[in-house]
Amino acid sequence: MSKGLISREDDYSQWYNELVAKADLAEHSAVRGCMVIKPYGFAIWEKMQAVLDQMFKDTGHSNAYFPLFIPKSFFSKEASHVEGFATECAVVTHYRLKNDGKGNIVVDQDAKLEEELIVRPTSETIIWNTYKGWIQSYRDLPILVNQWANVVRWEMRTRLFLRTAEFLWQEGHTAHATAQEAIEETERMLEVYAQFAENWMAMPVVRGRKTASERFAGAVDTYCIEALMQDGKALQAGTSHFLGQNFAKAFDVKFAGKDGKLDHVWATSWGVSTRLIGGMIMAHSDDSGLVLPPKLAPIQVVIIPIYKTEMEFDQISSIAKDLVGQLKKKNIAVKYDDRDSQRPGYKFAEYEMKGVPVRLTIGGRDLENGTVEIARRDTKEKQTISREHVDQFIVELLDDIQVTIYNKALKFREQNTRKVDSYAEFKRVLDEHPGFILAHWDGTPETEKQIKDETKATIRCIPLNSEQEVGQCMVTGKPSSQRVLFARAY
RNA sequence: CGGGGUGUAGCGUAGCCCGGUAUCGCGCCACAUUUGGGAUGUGGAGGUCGUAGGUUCGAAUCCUGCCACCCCGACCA
Repeated sequence: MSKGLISREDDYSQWYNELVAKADLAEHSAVRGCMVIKPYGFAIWEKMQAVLDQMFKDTGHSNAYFPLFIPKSFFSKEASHVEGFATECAVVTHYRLKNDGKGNIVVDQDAKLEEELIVRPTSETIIWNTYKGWIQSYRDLPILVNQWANVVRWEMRTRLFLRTAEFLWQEGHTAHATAQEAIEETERMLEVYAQFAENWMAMPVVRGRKTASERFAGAVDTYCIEALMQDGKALQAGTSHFLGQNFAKAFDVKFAGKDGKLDHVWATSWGVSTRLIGGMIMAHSDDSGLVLPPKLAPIQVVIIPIYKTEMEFDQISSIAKDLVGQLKKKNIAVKYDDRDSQRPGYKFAEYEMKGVPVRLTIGGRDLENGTVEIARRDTKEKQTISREHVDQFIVELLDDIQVTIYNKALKFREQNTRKVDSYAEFKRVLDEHPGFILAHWDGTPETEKQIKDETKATIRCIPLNSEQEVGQCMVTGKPSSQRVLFARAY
């Protein structure tokens, strides 16, 4: 394996692919479109899961688990839902293999399933079929359930983490007595995602609503968070859907209100996936490798010894182990890399590639001076400090790195978000300055499609809480009351 | 799924046109010297040339199918 990475400027796609491989995050599997998430990559996902799971619990949700397989008939009940997912479903048709007598293992045609099973691309249908049995009265509501699961969407083109045929995610599915309550839930969970993206991933996001054509299949309204990657392309990082009564009607889920009247239940669903890892990679990393936000880094601090003699090594190790103890007490994930098989320079490069936020080096000079050298991954700055109070110094440094990379990403987004007022300018900016574009749109799917067909840019969202501004659609000249966010997207 | 490209040791490659079981670098193993930014020397291991067929005395090389990956399109929460 060659040592470095191709630069982002030379080939952004290749840079991403090399980084995923060399940082030991994931690799392609023997199965088309499916990835193997390696231990280091999975450790990032586990950190994300732990934080999100707590956030879901803090907002009143409980975890449950529903089946991988969905009967085809369930799937067909909600018309727009089936239409949206039909072209990318894996279907199980048989339940047995047999030996054909010539030494080949073949599908046993006698073992055909009475009803085919769909491998879930999302679980609304099986869940609403189940909720029907759970809900009779308003007293059974709300139901606030989340599940951590894998889903399968048979994608044509895949990229590690960003779009794979199978991926890991969580999907929340809630049931409510009123539309208002469900809408509040939809908005609450969008905000949970936004907070997670910004405070934990250090990735600024735009909160918004999808246009009708970008909406989740079966939703009344889809909210999303959109992030800007370093190549100027947008990434949808999370979605939260107000499903109205669509699934309740499709699965006949009614409840009796206080007044005794029957009504269909109101629903939401919301999810984020391992795609977040791809987003986090592209938001922060540089030509030396991964840059991880300290709050989600599997290893936050690595300690590397530099020594000439066995005796020196022993002295350094004793100090290093003491530091490990101190840092662990502060809940910092620290690793002492005492491998004798690699030289220090090799280790420096390796942990840079893996995005470890802080590197602490102890060598002979430090033994004499009572110091350690501290290097931060995000800026590559190095400084030598006294060994006393190293723990507190590192606590503050990790916080500072978290803030610094967020601010850097935010500045990047601000510098690459442009207001545009004519279609000609829109096309020019799109090519010359890839990024977010705020422009007026007449609100019709026809115009949206025309823009997409002609420029490959899509409306990422209609931003929430953005200023109302009278304007004219850049394509048709029809009136518009606010700018919407355009970009080319992943 | 359409167009183009690639597939040779863990990784990157030469050889392919003009058929005779394979080159080089990195990595790996052993030993020695080394260790403050990807060490050096010596010795060594590692290959059904993506895969399945075909042509041939003989296939990495020629032909066909299939698989995977990359780029571009189509598709896509």
